[in-house]
Amino acid sequence: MNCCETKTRILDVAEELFAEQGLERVSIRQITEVARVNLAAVNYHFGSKDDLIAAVFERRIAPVNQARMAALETLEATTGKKLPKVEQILEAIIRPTLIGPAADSKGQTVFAHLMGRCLVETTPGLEALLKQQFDPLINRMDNMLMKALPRLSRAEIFWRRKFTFGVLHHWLLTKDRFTPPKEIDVEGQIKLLISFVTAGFRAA
Amino acid sequence: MNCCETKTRILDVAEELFAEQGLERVSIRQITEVARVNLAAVNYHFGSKDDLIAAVFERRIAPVNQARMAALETLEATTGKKLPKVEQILEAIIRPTLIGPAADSKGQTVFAHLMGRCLVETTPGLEALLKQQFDPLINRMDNMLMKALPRLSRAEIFWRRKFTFGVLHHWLLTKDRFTPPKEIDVEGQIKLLISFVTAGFRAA
DNA sequence: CGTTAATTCAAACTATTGTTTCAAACGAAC
DNA sequence: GTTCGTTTGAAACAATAGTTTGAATTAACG
Repeated sequence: MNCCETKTRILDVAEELFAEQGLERVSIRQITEVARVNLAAVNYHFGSKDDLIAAVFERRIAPVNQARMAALETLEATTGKKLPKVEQILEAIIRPTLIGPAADSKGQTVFAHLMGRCLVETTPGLEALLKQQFDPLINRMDNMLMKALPRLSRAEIFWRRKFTFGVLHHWLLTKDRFTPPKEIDVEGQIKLLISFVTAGFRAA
Repeated sequence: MNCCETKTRILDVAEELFAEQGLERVSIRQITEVARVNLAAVNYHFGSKDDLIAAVFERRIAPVNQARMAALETLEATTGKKLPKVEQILEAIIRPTLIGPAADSKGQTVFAHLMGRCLVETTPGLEALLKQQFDPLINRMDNMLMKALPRLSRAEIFWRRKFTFGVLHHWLLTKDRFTPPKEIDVEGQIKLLISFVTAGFRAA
């Protein structure tokens, strides 16, 4: 079956175009032209444009969230009976954003822009995918954070975790625009980010 | 001139539709139908759809940023020679988001969604407008923050300020989705938000 | 009232959208 | 080599997009 090559080439081109131009601005014709496949290939292999969008997002988000979940598990395993620290939990969530499948800087940028877009340019199929991909993760994350910060109520944990994803996603989305006065490498930015949100969680 | 009524009705309808459906999904036909004006009215009064988009954003963003700038000025005036505190600076930026022209809850939601969208669904005219509207504000903000936190470098201020807008915009964009376990009113959410980012700025 | 400019209107224009169709080409199994 | 299911191909479909046009209407002013 030669289909796989066509499928992956469509996915590759689509995710790049979606990331840099937006979900709606990119037409199926544009995708198939760049990918050098036939116009009908998208509808043949994926069903519809909306299904293609969901497929593009799933291929990127699933491995990152799996890595996040794995990091939370190893954290729980290594700390044993002791409670994990807040910054360890947050690092387990934040760091997989830029390692693993998004190792190269291009993959980072692509994932970053896609994450940003899916919060705004939502489609029905995409909304369902996001819920399925994020619900188990944030449940586990909230439970661990409640143990680490027992004085905070569930609602307070909820909002601070939401703030945290806000920082992370906005950073992903705009780290290439609005250039900083002095260059700080990505690792330095991550350290700043983790210390920022950790302090936020520990705030009175 | 009866034109003003047509213009404002187009702006009102457009901003509502843009906020809830996205900039590209909303067609001129849809706007003019809901506004009960002629199809050609948009191109006649605004020039193009892109110009209409910029006009919609300017009408909302300009007063909020003016209120933010005014709040920073009164803060500098009242503190006199003493340095303003971090939380005061951040409150001056955050609180105008939901008072003033966006007093009613509907206006809040509209502004929130628009701010979120303009970070992702950018158009040429919109990008220029944002730069013009935000550059003076964040310059002044950064200068005040550097005085309040002299041990932080300019680059560190830059990133933490970026994190702060990330929290704010993500909160605006998703505060209605992903409902919390327990209801906290908007004022409480703002207090949480300010304490979160203040702690982030004070982090080691 | 009459004139002039501004605004509204219905209609058409050009371009592009996602999708479908059906024949042609391909690849593996027998 | 023939057959069968899969994949590709060129073309057309129906719908909608933003924009333009020119006549009709309205408002303002002398």
